[in-house]
Amino acid sequence: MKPTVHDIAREAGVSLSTVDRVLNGRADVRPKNAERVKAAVRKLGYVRDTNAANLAKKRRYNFVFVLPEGPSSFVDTVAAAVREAADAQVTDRADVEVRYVNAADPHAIVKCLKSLDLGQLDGVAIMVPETPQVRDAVAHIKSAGAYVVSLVSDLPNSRCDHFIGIDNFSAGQTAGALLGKFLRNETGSILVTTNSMVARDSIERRYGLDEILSRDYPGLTALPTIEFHDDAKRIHETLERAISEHPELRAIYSMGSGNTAMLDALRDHAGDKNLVVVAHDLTSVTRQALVDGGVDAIIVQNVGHLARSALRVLRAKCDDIEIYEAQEQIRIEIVMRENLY
Amino acid sequence: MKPTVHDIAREAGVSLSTVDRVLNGRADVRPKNAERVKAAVRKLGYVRDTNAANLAKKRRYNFVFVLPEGPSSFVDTVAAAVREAADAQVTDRADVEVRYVNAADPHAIVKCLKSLDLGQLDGVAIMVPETPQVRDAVAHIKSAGAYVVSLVSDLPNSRCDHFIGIDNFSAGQTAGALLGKFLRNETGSILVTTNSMVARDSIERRYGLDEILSRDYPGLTALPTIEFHDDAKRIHETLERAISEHPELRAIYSMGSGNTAMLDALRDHAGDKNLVVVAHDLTSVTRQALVDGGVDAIIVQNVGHLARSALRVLRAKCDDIEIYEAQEQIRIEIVMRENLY
DNA sequence: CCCTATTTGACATACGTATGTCAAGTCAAC
DNA sequence: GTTGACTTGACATACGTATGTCAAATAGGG
Repeated sequence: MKPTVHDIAREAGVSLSTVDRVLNGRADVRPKNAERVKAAVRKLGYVRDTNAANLAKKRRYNFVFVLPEGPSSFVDTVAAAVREAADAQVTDRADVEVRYVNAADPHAIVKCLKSLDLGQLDGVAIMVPETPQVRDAVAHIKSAGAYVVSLVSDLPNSRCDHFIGIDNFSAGQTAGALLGKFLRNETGSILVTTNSMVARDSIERRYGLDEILSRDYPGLTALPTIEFHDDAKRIHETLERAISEHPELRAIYSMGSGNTAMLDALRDHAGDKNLVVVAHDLTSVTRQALVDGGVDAIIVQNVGHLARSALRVLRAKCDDIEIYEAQEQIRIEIVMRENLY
Repeated sequence: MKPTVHDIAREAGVSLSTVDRVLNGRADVRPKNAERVKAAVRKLGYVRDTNAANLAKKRRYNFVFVLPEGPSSFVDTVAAAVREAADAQVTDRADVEVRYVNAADPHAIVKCLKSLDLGQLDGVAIMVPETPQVRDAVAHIKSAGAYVVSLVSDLPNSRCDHFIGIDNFSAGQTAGALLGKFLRNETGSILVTTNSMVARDSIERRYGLDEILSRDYPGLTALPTIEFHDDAKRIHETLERAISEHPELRAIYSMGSGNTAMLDALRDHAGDKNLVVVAHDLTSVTRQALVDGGVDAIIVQNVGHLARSALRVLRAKCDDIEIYEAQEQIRIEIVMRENLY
């Protein structure tokens, strides 16, 4: 039988009320008694039954997810995963709201963060680029007693409670290693694309790629990163030019969003080059490309895991419970046609 | 506010007792009233608060894991993961016991399964090969009202409630695709090894490998599977012979346990062949081999996920709650040095 | 040693559900 | 319409914890 507060009270030789006051820090307790209670807790190995406590408190957790708005199939998959995870947890005292902001507009982000009802709020998961304003807004939320986790892209200078996502430097390394192994005895160059290099994930991935290539695969050269800011026409032109100008081109690494247009353009211009293609994030587009053979491998962060992990971590923070690190580690997955799920 | 049994009673115009009798099937209730209650449940969208119910019932879940004994680093990692997951869940009303059996001896397995205290038992997770005797033992446990899930290797003919593990055919396909892509423009043969082909996972992996190679990579030939039944000397001899007899050898696929000896032998005999090596399961040995470069990629089923999933599924079954499939899907992960965790 | 401020204990109520008891209600068959 | 069987409702108690009230106990200052 697990010990209860009653057992603690008996063991410590104090009343239930006193135990409660110590455990919940509710009033002044004479140091001697407080120490007795703590000793009893240690001795009996008491752990509070969070479920019973939440029941008594009528506790509900109010969480908000702030995601970037605008057309992005990856964000869509994240949003869907959040909603699904929230539905599955709704029996578990958590209310989850999803809000969208223009992630390119720091002012809009801050406005959204400021508009949160801090009285009700227990935690926020945010997926936006870090700016000084965002950093301040995070600090403000935290000072109101709510918890903040960053999702997908880290906010290293903000005082977040946790980062839920992959290590993008390692992800870039992984891409580099895949490309290196796929092009085992070949030499040549790799075209690197992303939608925008302002997001820190792209930057980190690029660093990781370069590091691995120069260390382990010196025969492969990564070309300068091409950014195409949601501009399909530009992608077509750039890709066409790159292919004709670089006869030694062997592979393409698509680091960020914008896979749809990139893959379309590739189909048009690749010809018989038989390029190796590695991209990020599993969406309907990349999924289809895997099946068609247009992409060799996708580097994935499982969005279901992201969403559930964010909820679990926020809850653990609220309950002041330790995080079960092994479970919350988001892995860099490599998905090919054969292990597609 | 979520509706409670009180709301149901009011809505249905019956007493709390009657609601309880309907929800828990505890006595005969006149069909008319039963239907009213059910209608109220539907109308208000009532879902039982499992935590409160478990509290009232003093419910504890008794689960047993039956794992193969004997030296296997993979099983060791599974066992460790089970213990860790059980510790993390101990606050959550679950008591977990791990038992070991000689998996090669169907009689011993059955003896172990028969020795379970069916009165206390809520569920079992078993990781053993399927035999008719095992199938009967599973049926016996189920008829006593406990739930059974199979772990790692499926028991397709037993009436298990769930299978927790990867699709081994797809895992073999994944290995084939990896090898095919790593050996992009090359032709040659692949040495396939396992400890024993009696375990159905090895058989399925081999099928998957063959299918992909013949379909997508006709230039690559997989040699007949070599089994080495825990015999290090045999591995050395076989590997040495294979390397000298097959100058066209390009790669090695280690499908099952026994990676330690295989990798040792490989170091001794590979010479300057620069073989591509793909193996299964992340253990201290394969982990080290990844870091050293002795192995190119490992195909992994995350043991932490296996253990937690087994526990969640067993609980869900006990509570007659639907399984959250997306979360319980065990993925076939590909791990290289760069995304090692 | 007394007074006061602080600390403590006893008790009640609640959360949502489970379960038992017993009296009262309802129904069908005679 | 009475009997007996079945069905229902009211009530009490419990699970482990939270929280409030109030009286009693205690400690410290004078």
